[in-house]
Amino acid sequence: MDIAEVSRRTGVPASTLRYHEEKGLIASIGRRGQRRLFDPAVLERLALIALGRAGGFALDEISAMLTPDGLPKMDRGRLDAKANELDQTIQRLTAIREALRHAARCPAARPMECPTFRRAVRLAGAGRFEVAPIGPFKAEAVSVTRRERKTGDVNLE
Amino acid sequence: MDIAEVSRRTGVPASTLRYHEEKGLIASIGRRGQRRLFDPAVLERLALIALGRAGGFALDEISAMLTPDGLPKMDRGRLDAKANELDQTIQRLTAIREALRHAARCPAARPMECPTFRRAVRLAGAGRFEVAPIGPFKAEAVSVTRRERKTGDVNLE
DNA sequence: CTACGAGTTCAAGCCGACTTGAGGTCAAGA
DNA sequence: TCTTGACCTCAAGTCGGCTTGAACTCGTAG
Repeated sequence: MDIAEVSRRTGVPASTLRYHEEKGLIASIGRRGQRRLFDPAVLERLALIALGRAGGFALDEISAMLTPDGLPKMDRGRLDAKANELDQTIQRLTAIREALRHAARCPAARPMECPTFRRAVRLAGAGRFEVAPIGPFKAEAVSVTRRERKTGDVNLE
Repeated sequence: MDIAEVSRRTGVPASTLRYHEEKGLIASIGRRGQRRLFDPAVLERLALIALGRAGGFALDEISAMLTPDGLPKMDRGRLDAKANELDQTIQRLTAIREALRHAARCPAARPMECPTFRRAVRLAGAGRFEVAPIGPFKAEAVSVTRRERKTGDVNLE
C-alpha cells in the first residue's frame, strides 16, 4: 500500500503518517522508487495509536506501549497503571460534568455558595484552592464514598 | 491581596496570574504603586478557572463561561451542552480504560484478534479505521446498550 | 539615604503534534 | 519524449498555555 491508500483508509493525513514514521511509531516496509510502501498491518497499528491518542497519551508513551511488530509491549502492571491513570481522569471529568449539570439548574446566586457545586470543585481537583468562603461555610472532607469508588460514578445530588 | 498572596493561596504561579489577567480571565482591583492588588474573590474565580481547565476547556471557552464578576454566565442549554461534551469524552475514556485493563489479561496474541478489544477500539472512536481483519472476523455494530447508556458505564466483559 | 527584594513590562522561548511551503524526483500516460 | 501529478525532503510555521530573562521601578528596613 502506498501512503495515499493508508491515508484514505484511516483518515490520517499523509503528513501525519510521515511524522509518525519519523517518530518511530510506524514503519514502512520499503520503497518503490522514493515512495514509501506500507504493510496492511500498519492499519491495525494506526488503530492502536488512535486508541492511545484518544486516551490522551503522548506519542512517545504510545510508542513505549507497542513493540515494533505491533503487539502491545507492556506488562500487565504497567497497563493496569495506565488504566488507573485514566480512571483518575475519568473521575475528575465526571465530577466536572456533574458540576456543570448542577450549575445549569442550581438556584444559588454564586456557584460557590452551593455546597453541591463546591464538592464538585473539590472532587475535580481544584480543591487546593482554599477559597475563603464568603459566608459561613464549614470545611467538608473531600471524600468519595465506598459506592462511588465501586461504581466509578460520582453523584453529587 | 498582592500577587504573591494569591499565588501562595492558590498554587498558581504569579506569571500565570499575569497571563490570565492579560487574557481577561481575572482582573486586579487596582494597583499600589505599580503592584497589582487583588480582591479575595479572585480566589473563587481561580477555582472556577481551575475547574474548567481540569475539564479540558480552553481559556477562552472558560472566559466565555464567566461574567466579569465571577458568576457563571452561560445559560442552562450551553452548560448542558458542555456537560454532554464531557460525557462523550468520559465514555471514550472509559472504553479505553477497559481496553487497557482487558489487554492486560487477554491471552490473544494480537490485541486486534480479540473481539472485546476491538469493541473497545471502536467505542473509543478509533472505529473509522477499517482495519482489514487478519482472519475471519465479521463486522459488528458498534452500539451501546440501553444499560450502558443509562449508567454511563461501558463494560466490555 | 540607600540597598534590597519583590514586584513590573515586554519580548522571546518552549513543548507537542502537526501542517505548510518550497523545491526536487520519478513512473506512467498522451 | 515530455508532462503531469503524486510523492519526496527539510526547514519553518502554528497553536495554546505558559515560562524565562533582561531591564526597570518601588516601598520599606536598616
